[in-house]
Amino acid sequence: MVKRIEAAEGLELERLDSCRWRLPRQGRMQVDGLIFANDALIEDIRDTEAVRQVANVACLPGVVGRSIGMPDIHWGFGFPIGGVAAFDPDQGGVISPGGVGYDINCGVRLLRTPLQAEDLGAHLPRLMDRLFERIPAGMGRGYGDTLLRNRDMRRLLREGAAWAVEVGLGEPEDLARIEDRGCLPGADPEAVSDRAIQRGRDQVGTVGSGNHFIEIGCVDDVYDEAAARRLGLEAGTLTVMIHSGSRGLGHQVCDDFLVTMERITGRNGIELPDRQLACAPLSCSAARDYLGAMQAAANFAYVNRQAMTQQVRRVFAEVLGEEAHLELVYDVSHNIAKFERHRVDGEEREVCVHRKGATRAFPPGHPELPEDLRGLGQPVLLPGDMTRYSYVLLGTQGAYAETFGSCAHGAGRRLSRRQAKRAAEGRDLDAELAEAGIEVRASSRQTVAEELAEAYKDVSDVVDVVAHAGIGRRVARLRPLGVLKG
DNA sequence: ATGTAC
Repeated sequence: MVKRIEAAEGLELERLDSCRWRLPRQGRMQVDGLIFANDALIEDIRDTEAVRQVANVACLPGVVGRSIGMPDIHWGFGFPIGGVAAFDPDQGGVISPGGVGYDINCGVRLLRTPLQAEDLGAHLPRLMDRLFERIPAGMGRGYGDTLLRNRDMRRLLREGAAWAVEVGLGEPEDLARIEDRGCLPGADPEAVSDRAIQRGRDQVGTVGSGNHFIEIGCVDDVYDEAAARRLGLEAGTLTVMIHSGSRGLGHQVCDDFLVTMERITGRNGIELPDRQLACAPLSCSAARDYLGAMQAAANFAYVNRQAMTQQVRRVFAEVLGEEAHLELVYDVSHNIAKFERHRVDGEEREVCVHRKGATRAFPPGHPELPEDLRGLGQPVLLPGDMTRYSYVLLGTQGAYAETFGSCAHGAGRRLSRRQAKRAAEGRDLDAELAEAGIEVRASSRQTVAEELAEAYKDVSDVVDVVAHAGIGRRVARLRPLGVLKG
């Protein structure tokens, strides 16, 4: 007997197995929805706008396969955060800025040190102080008067991380460990507005606010010894995770193109269940312009994470000595649209995959992977909340077959920011975090309140689901020691 | 996520 449960108004979810729920095609939906969740997580998801958004995305022109929700899915602008959807250019498929998100190429990178966590000893507070001094964090924060020249901005937008390495903001070996080698080649700086460029000029190498962070941690548990060794992540290894995106520049690109796309949507007579799904057929010039600008903003985000990496390296060298050298394990994008080849309805096709709050998770052997990791599969990084865990996984054949080569991207919000702030009222958050053994540096109490552990689902539950569903393979768990927030 | 509305 098929188990059905009530979802958001007018929608029902049908249980497929212990970690999959089908949202059957109805109304203007052109394909089914598919949500990955276990019995506990689906209770947090089922009656939310996120389910409605999975259905809405399934209504867009040229959508193929299924509209997918990861176990960390929650409400977002137009498309859900934790959503994946692919569009076929030959079937009127579209690109939608809301399917990428305001923070274009928000993503995470993981660095490893040759040190063990115990080597850090009493240095952690000083390390955190230096990082906090050196790296601007918080809403609107940048390097102030230190502005890149417009000419450098245009090169950076076109060339991505390779530019960063050329100007001393990285090491040549870093490039192979960044998704796309840190550069989306179609980037078109001319499609990025002057205003967006101005907003980014002093923000290269900055954390931002919200869920962005720099975290010192260590490998707390290993599930696959061989894979962990290949990634340099043996138990006790001291690590650094950097989570940030394209800051004001990407935000402005999204704003600019939402205006354009709303006009295009009207002109093409595309009927949308939600205005926030504004989009344009992939064949039209506005879509090409958005893709060029989005790719440029993505390159900005890769450079941003790369520049912070170099700052972290300087601080580690100053505090712990030159031997504390940081190597890049991998850098993944969480918010991006890309053309990729996938098997759809029994046929290989080039489709535009939108991942919004989802990680690419290519399987072993995929030609896009760096040679030395190709046999392993793509590293997938899942940061959790500030006080619990983060995970390192690997992409799988299952993900390639079922989710356009995608996996979850984190814990996923459980409380809205407003609810989280309310929950934090009257509490001594610094004392609580100190009690939890986390050395926190933050520019705003409000950010810390919004980011409390209880505002998030338990990332371990998310990882259980993706591992059980076969769309990710567990390698290691990390534990936070120190966190720098906006 | 975001100079949370030029």
